[in-house]
Amino acid sequence: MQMSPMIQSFVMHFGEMGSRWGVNRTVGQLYALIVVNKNPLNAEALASALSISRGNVSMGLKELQSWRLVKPVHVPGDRKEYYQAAGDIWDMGVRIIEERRKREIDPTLTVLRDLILETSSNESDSHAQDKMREIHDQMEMVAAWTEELQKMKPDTLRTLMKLGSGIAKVIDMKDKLLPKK
Amino acid sequence: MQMSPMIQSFVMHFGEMGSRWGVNRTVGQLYALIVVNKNPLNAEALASALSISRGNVSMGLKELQSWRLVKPVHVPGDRKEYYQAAGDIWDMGVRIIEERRKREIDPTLTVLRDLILETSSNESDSHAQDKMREIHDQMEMVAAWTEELQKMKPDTLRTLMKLGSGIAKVIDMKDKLLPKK
DNA sequence: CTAAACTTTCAGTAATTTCTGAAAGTTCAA
DNA sequence: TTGAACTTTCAGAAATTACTGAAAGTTTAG
Repeated sequence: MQMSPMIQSFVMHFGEMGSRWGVNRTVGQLYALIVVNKNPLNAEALASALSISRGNVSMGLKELQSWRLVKPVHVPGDRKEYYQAAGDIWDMGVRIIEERRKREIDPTLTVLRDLILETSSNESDSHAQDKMREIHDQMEMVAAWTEELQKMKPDTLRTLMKLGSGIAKVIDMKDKLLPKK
Repeated sequence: MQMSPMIQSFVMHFGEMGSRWGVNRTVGQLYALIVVNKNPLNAEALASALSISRGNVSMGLKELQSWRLVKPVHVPGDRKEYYQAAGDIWDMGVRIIEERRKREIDPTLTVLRDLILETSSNESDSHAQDKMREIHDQMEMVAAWTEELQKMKPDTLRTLMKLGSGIAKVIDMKDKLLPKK
């Protein structure tokens, strides 16, 4: 399969950014191509469009599925698996945030919790524990918050985002109207 | 310099997580050690605590400074540079989000803007452009939102986070009280 | 059941990233 | 100025990560 110059630019850029986003180049390219393509694509077509090996495509698709960004679909009368984006662009954002939280924050929260529970035997360890607690609390607050945001209806969340820092006024207003705690 | 077992666990974990957070192991370890240590540390002490070369410390500190997470301080009567965390834990979070936006989102927004402006000559490119526009708009909304959040006072932001999805009710309330669009 | 059509796995290789340490650069006390 | 005390740079080596392609595994039509 042959990509148009426009699609190629897009795909190559996602490849370059991949490593910053926590996936390798191939995974970035695969996802870009799948998202932008009107029809689902099979592994064969992906390999030829990106000039990479069939095995590499298989590993990349596996990772994209672990991120829940891509899903296989069957085309009647064809034994090949075809792949398409799982959900719309909004879902893509939600899933990336969710998966990154799982990979980048949750393991650290576990470690910090354990270290904070240890009994420190000297001044320097107990100062370290104070910092760890601060980091833990902040990370946990952010983690909890992103979970909460994901529970909200997309419309509400969009309204909230569009409000931007204007939300400060709304919060103040609420405090004035419902001042009891 | 010798790290206590507790500090060592913390530092090693940050090293392992480093690559998921977009920095290398050394940078993660350096930052962990600096944050958790009561007093500023010099390059020599960092190298010996982490058993890494002096040159590697220099490069790591340079990167931490580019993230604005660490700053040099002078100790009177000593020619060495000492390093400490720039700001408190809250600032740390704010800066990481800000720098990651610059590195992970901004370059893509630029590319997408350009591709969307091109005139598409066929069905498939124009479908691709539709998707790119969706991605662009969503990324831009998130980017703008995080900028807005950073403008808010820490207290307001903390209140907002603690509210969690309860904010939905506050937004509804506002719509009822001020229904004129 | 069989075998063709497909997918996955994984050992070895290639590419990329990180690290070391020596040399070059900088700063400042005398 | 000078040179001792420090920092930075960077070429090459080491470590890590990604990729290929052949072999093994799986699925399904006949």
